[in-house]
Amino acid sequence: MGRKEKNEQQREDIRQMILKEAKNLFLKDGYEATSMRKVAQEVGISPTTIYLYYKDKNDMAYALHKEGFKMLGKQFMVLQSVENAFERLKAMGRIYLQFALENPDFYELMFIMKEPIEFLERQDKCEWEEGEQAFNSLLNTVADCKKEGFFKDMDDRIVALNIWALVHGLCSLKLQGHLDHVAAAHLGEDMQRDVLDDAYNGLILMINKLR
Amino acid sequence: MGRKEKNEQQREDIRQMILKEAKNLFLKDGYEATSMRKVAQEVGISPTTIYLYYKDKNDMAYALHKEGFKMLGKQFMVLQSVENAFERLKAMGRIYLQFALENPDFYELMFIMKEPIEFLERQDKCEWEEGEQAFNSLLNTVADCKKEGFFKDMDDRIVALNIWALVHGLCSLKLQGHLDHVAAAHLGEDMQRDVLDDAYNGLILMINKLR
DNA sequence: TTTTTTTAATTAACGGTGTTAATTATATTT
DNA sequence: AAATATAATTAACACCGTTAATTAAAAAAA
Repeated sequence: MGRKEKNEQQREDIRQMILKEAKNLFLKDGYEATSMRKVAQEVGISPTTIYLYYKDKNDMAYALHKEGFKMLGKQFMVLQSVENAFERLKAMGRIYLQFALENPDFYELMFIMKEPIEFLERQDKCEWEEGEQAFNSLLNTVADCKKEGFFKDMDDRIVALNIWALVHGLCSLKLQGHLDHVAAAHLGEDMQRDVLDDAYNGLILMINKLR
Repeated sequence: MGRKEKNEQQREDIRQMILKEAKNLFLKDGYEATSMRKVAQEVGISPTTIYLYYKDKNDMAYALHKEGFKMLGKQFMVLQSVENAFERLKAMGRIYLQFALENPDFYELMFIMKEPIEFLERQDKCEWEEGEQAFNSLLNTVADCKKEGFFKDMDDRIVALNIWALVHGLCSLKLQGHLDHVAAAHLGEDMQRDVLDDAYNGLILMINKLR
């Protein structure tokens, strides 16, 4: 009985070793440049051996995607100590933005690229645990804000969705380079130093008016 | 003198022919599956001949990207007949959303993928004409809305940026599949039929409260 | 302990990809 | 008609993800 479990553990260890090297390469060169062959070489195994532990590259992409959510979750931990709901909401957005800027490759894998979700759906797993959990945190915070007088007569879920979409939209446009191009054309020299921050502050201002 | 121009014209014709077949394949199979070799075969030329007319695949991606903006621009034409500024803003968002849903591959090339912008920047062209022009339309409409009492005490550019980010965020999350996953988990059966529409209507409602 | 069986890992190979260098065919100019 | 410039092609490089066939290692049975 202990035999089988030991084997399972060993198998999981190798899976983890592969993931570790994949993560290193991913952080250094990005997703596209992280090939199965390179990961294998880094681990010190044959390229095809990876396929004994990960179904395909999308499987690995999903593993990294989960890794990213672990990292973001850690950053979100500090929110537990923020009593005031609106302050918590604001901090949440700031942390999200900061995470995207500091870990652009992870952010892409978590919220932009199709590969990880494609893998999920090929496994017939409708649930997307990581995302649903994160959205739930936002949803709860929005609900708490409502008790403080914000978002009157509005559906929590719709509000949460729109806030997520807005902040994600800013991240997406920023990482893609669009934000900077438009800023260079339409905003003064003084502003484009940090359009993202200015935009987010504008959002906070707008929400404040929504009381 | 006319010789040179005739040659230029002929060259442009071939460029266009290549683009046409690339567009067909792109619409059918998406960007990744549209290889230089396949495009060449469709045109009836050698794969390497394409490189005499397009610097690389990113160059072709940018050409398709521009094609997409032409299409979106056509859709935006009807906005000229909308007198009321806020109605125009609302319609603009609806058209944008609809375009993204009906032309997901083009939308990705225009607003999500890095390749076209990477090409732009490699050519040392800071300006991103297509996007800047579209953003300008939005900016003007926001300014007009201001005259009608919306967005008081707010920077037009920041408001426009946030609106773009929100609508783009919705499109991005939808096309990536995230929206549906979260909707399935958090929204009732009745709602997920069209989360996108519900979210957009929510946005309009919010803006209405911002007067 | 030796043989058989199962499992793990490897090598070889397929069918692709974007792209560059060297070569041939086609116009253009002298 | 010969020399030159331009256009297009073939050959080749260095990769990629992935599958099938083969070998090495470990576990179970004799």
